[in-house]
Amino acid sequence: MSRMSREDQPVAEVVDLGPLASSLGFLFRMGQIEVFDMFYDTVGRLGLKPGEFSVLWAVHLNPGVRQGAVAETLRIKPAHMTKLIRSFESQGLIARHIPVEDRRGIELRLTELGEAFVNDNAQAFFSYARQEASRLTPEEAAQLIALLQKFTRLGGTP
Amino acid sequence: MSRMSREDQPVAEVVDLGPLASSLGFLFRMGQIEVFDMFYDTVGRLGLKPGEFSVLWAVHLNPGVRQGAVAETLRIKPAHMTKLIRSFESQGLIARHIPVEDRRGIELRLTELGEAFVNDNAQAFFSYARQEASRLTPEEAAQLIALLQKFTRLGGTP
DNA sequence: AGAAATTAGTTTACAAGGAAACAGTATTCT
DNA sequence: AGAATACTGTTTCCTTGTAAACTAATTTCT
Repeated sequence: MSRMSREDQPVAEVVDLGPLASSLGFLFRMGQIEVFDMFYDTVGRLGLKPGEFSVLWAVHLNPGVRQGAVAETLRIKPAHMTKLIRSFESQGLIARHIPVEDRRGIELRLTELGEAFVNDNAQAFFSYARQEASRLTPEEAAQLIALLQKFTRLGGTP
Repeated sequence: MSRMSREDQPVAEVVDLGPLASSLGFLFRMGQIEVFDMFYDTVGRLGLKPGEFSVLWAVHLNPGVRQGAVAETLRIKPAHMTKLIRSFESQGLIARHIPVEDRRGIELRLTELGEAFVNDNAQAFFSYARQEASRLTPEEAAQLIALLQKFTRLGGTP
């Protein structure tokens, strides 16, 4: 006797989670994993990683932005940001420029190659983003996004 | 001239994110970071980590559950689960038992110490979970949780 | 019964991300 | 001007989590 039939999904032994299944932190984690999986099933094949693309995208929209500002907005830790930017620089996607007025900061902009990369991939990246919500009705998806924006203080209520 | 006044928050250079700020994946990430920060500001001081506590909690609610089932439910990868369980075992919180009927699986249950730990900390863990949503009205929080449950296929629509 | 396939967990080897201490630059305050 | 303070990014070390190959136990198929 087996717990699954041949062509069904494994009838995973149900694990009761109690109130954990209503905890925001837990649900965020689950949601993120879910979206991540969907991302890799569709777009992620060719070296397009969500976090990395976000950085390129932010620099694309805000040429000359300082790297700390991007880090703060995307909530990437400075130590990690350094690695990301250095990597983009060595791939020729981002150019760093130290302004003379204040040589502490570093201004970022995309190289031509970087712009080309973003232009080539933005469509795919954001179309995946639109399909993310396919399990919800469009109204529900819009509502979810609005609530998340309010919770994270992004976009909705500036 | 400076971008901030002495006692204000840094008036962070605004970074435009365009449609990224409406992307579910991005918002999940932001939400999770946000909740994480709140967690550490309140509960997390004394060795209580969300992921680890979730595992103990799941075993608490489902004594004798197999470790793979917990991993699947909490979406923890098997390799990582092994480390977590071994660590709990060496801390005396979890006991592993190999049943004679099928010696591949491993049944988990909390030790007395483990039960005590969960009982001592569940209150704090879940009270933080309730406060997580303080930026939203109670109705909004309930709605957000319901939408997340639907999206992640947890709890709401079995 | 015995070979082939499946399931469960483990090991190893590595990538992603973070905390803390550090170095260089700029500002403030005598 | 010179000392103290603050800002920006970097380096080093560590934790968390993953992928892929592996071992052991069980089931299936002939």
